[in-house]
Amino acid sequence: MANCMVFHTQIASIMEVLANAAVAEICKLVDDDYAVFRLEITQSQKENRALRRKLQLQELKVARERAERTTQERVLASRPSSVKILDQYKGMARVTLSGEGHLTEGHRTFVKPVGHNTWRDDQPITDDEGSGTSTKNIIVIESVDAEAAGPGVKQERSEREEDPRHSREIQTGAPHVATEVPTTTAPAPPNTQHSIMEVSGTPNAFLKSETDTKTLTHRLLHTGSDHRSDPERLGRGRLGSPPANDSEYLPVFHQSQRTVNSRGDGDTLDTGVDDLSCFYTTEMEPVNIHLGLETQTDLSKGDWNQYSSSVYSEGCLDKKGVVIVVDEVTVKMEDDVPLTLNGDKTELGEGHSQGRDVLDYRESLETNPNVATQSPLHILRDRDRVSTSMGPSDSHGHFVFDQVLNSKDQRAKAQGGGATSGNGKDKRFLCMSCNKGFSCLQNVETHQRVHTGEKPFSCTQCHMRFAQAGNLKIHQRVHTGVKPFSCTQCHMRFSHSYSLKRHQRVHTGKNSTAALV
DNA sequence: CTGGGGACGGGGCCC
DNA sequence: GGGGCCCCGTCCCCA
Repeated sequence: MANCMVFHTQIASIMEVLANAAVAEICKLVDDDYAVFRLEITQSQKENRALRRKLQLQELKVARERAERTTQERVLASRPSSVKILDQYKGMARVTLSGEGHLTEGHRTFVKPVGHNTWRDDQPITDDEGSGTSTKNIIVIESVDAEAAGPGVKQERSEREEDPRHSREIQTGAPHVATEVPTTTAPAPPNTQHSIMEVSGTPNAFLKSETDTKTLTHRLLHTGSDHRSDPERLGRGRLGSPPANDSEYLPVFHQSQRTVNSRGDGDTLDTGVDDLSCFYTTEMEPVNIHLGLETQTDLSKGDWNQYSSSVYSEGCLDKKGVVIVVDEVTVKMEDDVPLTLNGDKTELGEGHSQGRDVLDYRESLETNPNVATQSPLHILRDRDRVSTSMGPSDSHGHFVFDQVLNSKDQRAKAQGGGATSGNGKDKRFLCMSCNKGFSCLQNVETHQRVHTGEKPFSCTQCHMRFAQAGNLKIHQRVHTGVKPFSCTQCHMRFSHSYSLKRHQRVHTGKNSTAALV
């Protein structure tokens, strides 16, 4: 019995010890967890504080931007409406004018309408793009000397004056890029220096005077036609008609085509983006406003990048029929980054990937719901196609042009021989401008760009434009540095195959095999 | 002599 | 098979 009592006592003490140990264990665990929990809470509180601070900073930032924007809008309120329209195209890396004009990168380049001389150059505005705090300059091109426009601005005026193509277009009577502001501004004095805006804001010097809306609309339609269908297609349409009687040649008239001259590029999205090439009217009369804003709406939805990254030539645009209304003053967007048709691709894909950029662009367009392939512009273009399908009498301006190009045409005749110079059986297609015969319709259509001055393929990296896609491709080696042709004897490299061939005469005096790398 | 643009012919692919 | 379209190769010319 006594043993039993002792046993029980021992058991009780053991139980107590165990209980104490368990409690201590539990307490320890709780303390540990509590410490961890406290730590986590502290960290969470720290994070909350950091986030709250961040939020406050963001709010401050937004408030500041809003204030700046308000200030900017106040400034804009004193500007002409066309300038405001331009300001909507924020996000464009570069703004150029129609034609070859490439304005300075790194600037927002806007065009000041005629008659608004109070808006001065380099007026800083806040750019809400990107960080939202950067400030860039507005370069206003005025009808003043080059110095006035600032060092960063390429002088469009002088370029136009010096650009033979431009003068060619003038001679052909083909509008460069039609812009019509038929309104209030009086025609610029013919002997003044023509700035961009003077051209823009006044009846074009090389356009017939157009004052009524009807004529203006026609002009607009004409523009669309040019963009959508290059002369090849137009010529094709005409060629669809039966050939002239008593002739084995198929006469191909070249109409008064103006150069699709707006992008200085591209690509392709091919930008398309090149590029793309999109055009905006800066000063719009009602018709233009409709189309222009429509375009802007599309592109403002974030499709600019798509365009700018895949369009590399307007020829592509033309083929797809995606044309944004062009007036003489156009706004172009380009990506600063190399576009789809870049050097790497050119180099690596030489002979394999060539030409795929156009497809890239097409695909990008096809996937772009905003690109309406059946836009009213197309209808108008079709109508315009009819209206421009005239005989040579419609293109009397080309006679002047042909005379200008006479030497070149003679050379061309010497090279390929005109239809009248033999082998006429194969060269069924006759150019009505120079009587040169071609065996392939495509060739004559391409050839007619010689007369029309159309250069639908524009380089995304520079202002160069080309009548043939292949030449553009070769040209882009200038930017990419790709020289796929190397000499086997001296390891010199060339970007042109013929350059290599010519070079190798130095070694051999005769022909030598070109080594493609 | 080289770099680079203009132009033409022709082959390949697709419809 | 033919036509349209795209692309490439080639040549010429000029700076």
